[in-house]
Amino acid sequence: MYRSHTCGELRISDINKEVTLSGWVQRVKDRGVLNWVVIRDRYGITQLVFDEERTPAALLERSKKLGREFVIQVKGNVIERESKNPNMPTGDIEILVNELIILNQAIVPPFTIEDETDGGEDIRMKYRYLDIRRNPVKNSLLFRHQIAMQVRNYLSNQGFIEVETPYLIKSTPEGARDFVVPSRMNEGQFYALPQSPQTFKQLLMVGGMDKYFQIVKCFRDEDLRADRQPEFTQIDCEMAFVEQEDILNIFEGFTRHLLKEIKGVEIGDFPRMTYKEAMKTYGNDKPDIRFGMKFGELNEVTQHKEFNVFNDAELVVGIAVPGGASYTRKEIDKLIDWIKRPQVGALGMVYVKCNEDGTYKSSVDKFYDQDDLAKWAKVTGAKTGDLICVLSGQTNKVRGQLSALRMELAERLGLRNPEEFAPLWVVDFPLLEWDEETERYHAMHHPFTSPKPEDISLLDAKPGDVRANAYDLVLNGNEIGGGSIRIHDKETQALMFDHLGFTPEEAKEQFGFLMDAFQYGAPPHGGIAFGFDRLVAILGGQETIRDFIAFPKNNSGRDVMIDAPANIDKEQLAALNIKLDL
RNA sequence: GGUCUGGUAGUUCAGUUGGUUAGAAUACCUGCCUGUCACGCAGGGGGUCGCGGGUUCGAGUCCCGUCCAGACCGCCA
Repeated sequence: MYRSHTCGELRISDINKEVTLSGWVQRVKDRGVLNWVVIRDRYGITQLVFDEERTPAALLERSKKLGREFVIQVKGNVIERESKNPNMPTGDIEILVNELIILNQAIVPPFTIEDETDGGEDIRMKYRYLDIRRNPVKNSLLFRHQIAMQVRNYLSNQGFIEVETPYLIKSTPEGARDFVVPSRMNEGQFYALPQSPQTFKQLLMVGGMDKYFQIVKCFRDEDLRADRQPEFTQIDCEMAFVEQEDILNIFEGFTRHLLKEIKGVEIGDFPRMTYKEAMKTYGNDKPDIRFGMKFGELNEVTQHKEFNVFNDAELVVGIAVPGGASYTRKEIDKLIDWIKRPQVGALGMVYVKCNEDGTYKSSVDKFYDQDDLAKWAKVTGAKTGDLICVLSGQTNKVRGQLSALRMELAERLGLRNPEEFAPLWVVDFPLLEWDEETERYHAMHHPFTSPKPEDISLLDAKPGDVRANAYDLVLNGNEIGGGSIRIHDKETQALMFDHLGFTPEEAKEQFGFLMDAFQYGAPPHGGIAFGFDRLVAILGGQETIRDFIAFPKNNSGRDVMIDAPANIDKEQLAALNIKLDL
């Protein structure tokens, strides 16, 4: 028997018990005539004691030779400490050891296995198995597990069943780039890893599995971010015989349940906002509504003066920064530099200080008088002491730039409280989106999303104005879920493919299986998918998802621990009949 | 594909205008210490300054290239 107890459970009430513990050496505190060794496992730490009076000399000497991260097993008696440590759960007791077995030695780890480690991101990823021994990472994985259990329990209780769908599927040109897998048995042909189980869950609906979910890996071969991995996990859900309203209600309940069970916060009805409104008010389709700084469009109140920058602009829009009037000229200049960086790309910024004495001081006083600036303040909701920041230019660009500024300022002002949760449904997304590069329309969500019936007539004349039965769930400025009511008849699906530039032959070749299925009695259906990693990170109050993933990839999509991806040998390539052209 | 930041001891970092033998903390090793728990004290070892080239009497420091890491833009239906 390796252990009778864990390293986290012994208390004062266990005194005099003979116990066996196994774990890793956290620390050796050699004091000469006595030696303390702290032993750690997943459940906590316990102090072992060896001393000259009570421990055989040979055992004491052996205990001093232990090194960090040795795996040991000890047998001994639980005794009350002479000096207790109130900061640790097992701090009242220690183990007077009478038997010590070294199960495995360890070389000195490259960083300290402590909550506040001395190791940087790079080295921790290379030795992730050591990193996982640290409380912050370990606790993040436990947290993820708890949420996964809540998800499964809740959905199962609601009548959903988890069905696995294949990972080796077919590549399609729509959407993200696919990871592809060569098939040895089918020479020259490739599988693709799924970007999502989308078509399979729709086929499950045709199969009558009217409430499906799956916690499932998805794969996208695109560049990464702090909150984006090439393989990531979705909570994928689909239901038959539902309308958009049903989905929103059910998954609002689901999200509310998670917030209550995991974070202990109770949230009422989630607000809803149309895509159009979100873009107009926040410049963004995933607005963080924990704070204000709403956009005020200033075209009307800035026209007909001599300031041509504004006169010629498609959009003039501003936000009121709380307390910003106290910014110095230097601070404002730095802010202007910030928005002029290529990542944001604004050409400049006009600002108005709303002074405490009720006057306004702006960077365009030459063109606008106090009455004009008072109107700006009214439109942007600026109060005395605020700073109005105004950008102008082409509508889509300016909205993006001001949105970036809004988020940056909120971050600096500490308005993005990770313990506050503000969910929001964004609805009525456009069905199609113009792509400059390929000069055609793309499905904004995916090609199986149904258009709003009342907008179908616009498909030919104004395709960009057609709204979809599509919705996103936004939490604190992050898209945590998105879905739609799907197309469930062959004709509409064919119409959609046609507008996406597919010939009937291409549509048949790539998605014929789905259109065939629709002919055999497909029920109306729809669903939603949540980004599980991101959801866990946000509930955990973190920006980066990596610490909630046991073995994440780095910025370049590499696993630095196993050093993947890697070359494969000639024999493997030959078996696949693949020649590299490098 | 692009922008920015970084790469110096096992690790995290400092290193001034280009100038003597490249430092600190921590980790590691040795010794001392009877109540430590971030123990303490004394001592010790440890460096291809990412790599390649250039400028210079002289480069960790300046220039060019390159590799690696991170954040962001494009991209991510």
